[in-house]
Amino acid sequence: MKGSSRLHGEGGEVVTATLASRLRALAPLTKEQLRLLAQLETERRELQAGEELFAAGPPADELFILTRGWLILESFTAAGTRSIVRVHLPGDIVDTASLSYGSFPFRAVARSEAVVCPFQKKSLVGIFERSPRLSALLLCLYSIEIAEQEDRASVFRRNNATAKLALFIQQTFGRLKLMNTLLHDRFHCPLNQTDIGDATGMSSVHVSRTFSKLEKEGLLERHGQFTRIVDAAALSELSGYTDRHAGLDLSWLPKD
Amino acid sequence: MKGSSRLHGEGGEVVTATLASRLRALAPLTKEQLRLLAQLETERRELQAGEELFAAGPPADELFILTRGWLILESFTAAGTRSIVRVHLPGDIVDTASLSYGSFPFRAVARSEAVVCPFQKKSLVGIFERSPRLSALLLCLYSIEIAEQEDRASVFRRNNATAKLALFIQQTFGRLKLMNTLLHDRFHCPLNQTDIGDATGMSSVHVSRTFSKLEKEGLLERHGQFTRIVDAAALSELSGYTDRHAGLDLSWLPKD
DNA sequence: TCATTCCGATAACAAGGGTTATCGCCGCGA
DNA sequence: TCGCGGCGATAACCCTTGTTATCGGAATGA
Repeated sequence: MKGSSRLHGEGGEVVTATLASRLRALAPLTKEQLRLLAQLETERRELQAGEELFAAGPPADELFILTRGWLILESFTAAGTRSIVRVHLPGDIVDTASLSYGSFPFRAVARSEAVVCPFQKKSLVGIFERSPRLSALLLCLYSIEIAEQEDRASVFRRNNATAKLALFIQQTFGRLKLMNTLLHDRFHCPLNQTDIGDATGMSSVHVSRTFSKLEKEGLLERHGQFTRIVDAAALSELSGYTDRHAGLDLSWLPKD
Repeated sequence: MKGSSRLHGEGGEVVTATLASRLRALAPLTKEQLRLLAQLETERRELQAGEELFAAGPPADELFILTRGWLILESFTAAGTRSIVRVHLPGDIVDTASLSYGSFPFRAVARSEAVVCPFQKKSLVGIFERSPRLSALLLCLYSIEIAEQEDRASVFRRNNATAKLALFIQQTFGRLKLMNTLLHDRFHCPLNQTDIGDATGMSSVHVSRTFSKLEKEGLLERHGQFTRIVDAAALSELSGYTDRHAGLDLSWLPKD
């Protein structure tokens, strides 16, 4: 079996998450609230590695929660160059921004075997009507996403290839770890160097150069599609990475 | 009076907006809903050009709605280089992401005379409890912000100075226009070229070069702090800009 | 009126990273 | 078993952009 189609983390455990588990990681939820969220995840669709979830353009009245696997959001310029707008991991709402739009601006493609739960945007209305706490928590989820994007944009602006790659690794690992307590310092990434380049804004050649450099300097190790973070502190120093889940304060949330 | 401290658009009109007017531009609101929003904007604080609204670090239980003027969010690396994370215009919630965090990650500074309305995060609870429609609309506001950031990140990744500057101009003008119907093809920008460079990820020298190039090619004209967009289509071609307020579909929103 | 400061324009130089091409490895299918 | 395709490593070349420095204009203040 090709490594790129595998779902397994270090010990072989399957990396799985739901929207409910994602929100529960932010703040405690009652059974009733979990039940409301579970209603969004009743449908289920499986994808092969490389399979398209949706193309750019078609009307969008659905959203998707990614519960297993990796999925990318890509856009193409008129000239044909590709940009990976977002790398989605389990627990994410796919193409978060499409909530407000009538059609998908980007194409979504599975990068490993994956499972999504489709639901109608209208279904969110039930949550807004019944739970102020979940309403607020969804807004927090979106605001955390904005924070992570701001961090990425900051690094992209400063425009140093080493910092970009270091941040990509740290952010991705940080997000995986949030949903998978079994992860230690090693993770599986089904993206190839071209993907990583399109996601970080560098050529695949330079991704290769930079990976080799980081490895030679002893900041990380690679074995096939697995990456081990050896010196997290040094990586953070390069990228300016801070864990955006550390400083959370959701004490103002309503109870119900 | 220095131009950088002026608030006026082309015809001298003052550019003003509230959170209520911003949301009302997305979807119709009832008087009761407008009243709920107005409760967030009872306090008021004026800032001079250059004055700091908040520093990075201090605890954050407040949010701010910018109702007049320009305000930037900046961060500094260990090495001392500055990055402008966000340029805020009237109608924005300042440092949108700080909703979920216990302290401000960035520093906020007025770049013109400005007015903000501070409110407690807790005040949002009243909205979540009383209006599902406003709850959903806030989430949409955040998702639109994510979309704009994705656009910016896409262009920054592709890493072409001309495209970056073109996108900055188009996005900024588009956002100003949304809140100011009097604007035609010309707008006032109190940011200097160093600011624009720190916001777009290029050196001030190269901002100057690129501005001159765009002007020489007849895509825009500059007069002091005023910029006139001469060939919007050509600019869009360069930057891949699409108006993120054009494709909105909020028909799924709850009524109350 | 003069000194100072801020800002934009411009030139010369250096370098980080893109582009293109080649090679080797590995897995897969005929 | 061979050939093919995807992928990563590496090298050579060159272009875009950052860096540093200088200059001039405009606004400000003593």
